[in-house]
Amino acid sequence: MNDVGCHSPLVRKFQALGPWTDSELLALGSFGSRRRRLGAHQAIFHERDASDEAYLVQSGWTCVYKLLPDGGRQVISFPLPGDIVGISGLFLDGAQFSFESLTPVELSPISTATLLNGAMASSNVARAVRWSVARDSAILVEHLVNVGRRSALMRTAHFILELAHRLRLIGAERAGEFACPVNQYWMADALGLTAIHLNRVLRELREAHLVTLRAGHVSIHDYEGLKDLAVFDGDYLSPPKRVGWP
Amino acid sequence: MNDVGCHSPLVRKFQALGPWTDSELLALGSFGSRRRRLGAHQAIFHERDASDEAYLVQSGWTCVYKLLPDGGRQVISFPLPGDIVGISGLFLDGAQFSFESLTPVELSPISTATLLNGAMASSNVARAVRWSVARDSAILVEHLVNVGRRSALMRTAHFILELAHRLRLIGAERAGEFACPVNQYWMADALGLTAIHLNRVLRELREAHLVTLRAGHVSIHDYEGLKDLAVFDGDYLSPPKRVGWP
DNA sequence: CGTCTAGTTGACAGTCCTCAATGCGGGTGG
DNA sequence: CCACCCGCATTGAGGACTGTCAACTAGACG
Repeated sequence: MNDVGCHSPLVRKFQALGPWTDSELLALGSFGSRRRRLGAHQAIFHERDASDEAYLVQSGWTCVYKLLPDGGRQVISFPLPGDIVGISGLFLDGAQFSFESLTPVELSPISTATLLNGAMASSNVARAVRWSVARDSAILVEHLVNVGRRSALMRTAHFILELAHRLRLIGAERAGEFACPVNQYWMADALGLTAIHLNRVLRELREAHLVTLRAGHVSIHDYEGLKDLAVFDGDYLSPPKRVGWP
Repeated sequence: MNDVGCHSPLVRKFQALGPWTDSELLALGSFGSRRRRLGAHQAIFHERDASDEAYLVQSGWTCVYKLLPDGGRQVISFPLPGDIVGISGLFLDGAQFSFESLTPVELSPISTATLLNGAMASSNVARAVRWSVARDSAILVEHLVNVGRRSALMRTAHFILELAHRLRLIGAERAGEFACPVNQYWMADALGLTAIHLNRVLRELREAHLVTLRAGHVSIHDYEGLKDLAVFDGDYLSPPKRVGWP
């Protein structure tokens, strides 16, 4: 009857947190009731914009970043389908970062009221939202460790593995292969490198038969080797296994 | 009558979010009902520890960090009195980082139940907690930008200014002077630098008559100059000014 | 066919790291 | 009281990693 979630990346992401009742699926569905389509490289909001809405990514790749006065850019994250962007901005004076599409995307604006009502209506929904926020924070922490304390090579390997894991959870990765429309400029700005140096690092990874990134497509040739290089552990990305979690 | 908050850094931090009713102050006070004293450099929890409790710092300086297998260390944050550590760990499988005291500290463990009950009992408390979490996220984002895209000099300047602002909000900074018991090893690990290089950077800042850090005490000599150097804007640290915020 | 974006490569410079040594102050024990 | 130790700060010399500048290729597109 209720197939609200069949095509919803949010429901897919929260699947393991279930079981979900029909009414809860409906509540989750309400997060995606409104839709907006945008082309590639369109601004969604800018740093300092007062924001009354967060955005659920329904399809496509997006990018969260901050610009510096000297022209520098730091990419904070690449939100994927099922990810919600800008929740923290709801509770501050404005967004702390800019948000834009990298590919054509489909977005669902979520008002503060919708978010809070959904969480109040169902404790399962509230849990899922709390987990999502906590996971985003864990990703951010790992990103900081990556940029602060890993070499360019390890950093890049770690980044690719994190992408692979996140994409696997939404069914967009298979056997170490996935589409990745992020160009080397954006990727370099995520990793705190220059595009030129990233290019050399990617060559090194390719020549070591670990991973190839070409024409918007990533092929991981040696998952274990890459994992060893990056000292990657993807536990922080998966839904919690604990029973009776809050 | 009700002086629950008079000596509570949490209430002080949340002051501007008021007005607070007595019963709400009581609810906030419940976050600090239990107390634990610890000496300097004591572990509070470790990465991967299953955690049922977050910690409110009541007094003293603390440190959140991650260790890498090669011996490296990335400091994520220096939680100060009024800050709550480990909320995200409650909603994941375990803590993503280690937490320890830098000085003798006083901590209040907050159970998941206490936190959620407090938030359910009062929408003002819920707001305050949401703001606190959102602010921590904003600080983390700024930290990532700092490490990823700013030179060692700007990075250090920015870090010192952020500390100054945070300390000012809890009344621990006056006229550009504050105590800072963080040694150069810890600070370097926060900034993604080596202690040796940080030392040279600090000398440079001192010789430029911008700021001096000596014997656990920071003196900002030229606030504007430092701010210009770091391109610092501390808005993300202050309570939101919006009316009717959620 | 020209233009544009993205990717690639080379040469060189510079920031930051590594290794090594020294100074300095505060404890602790003889 | 003094010697010793230890954590922390400081400095020097050299090297490695990463950035800068510049040029060139390849493919997409009109």
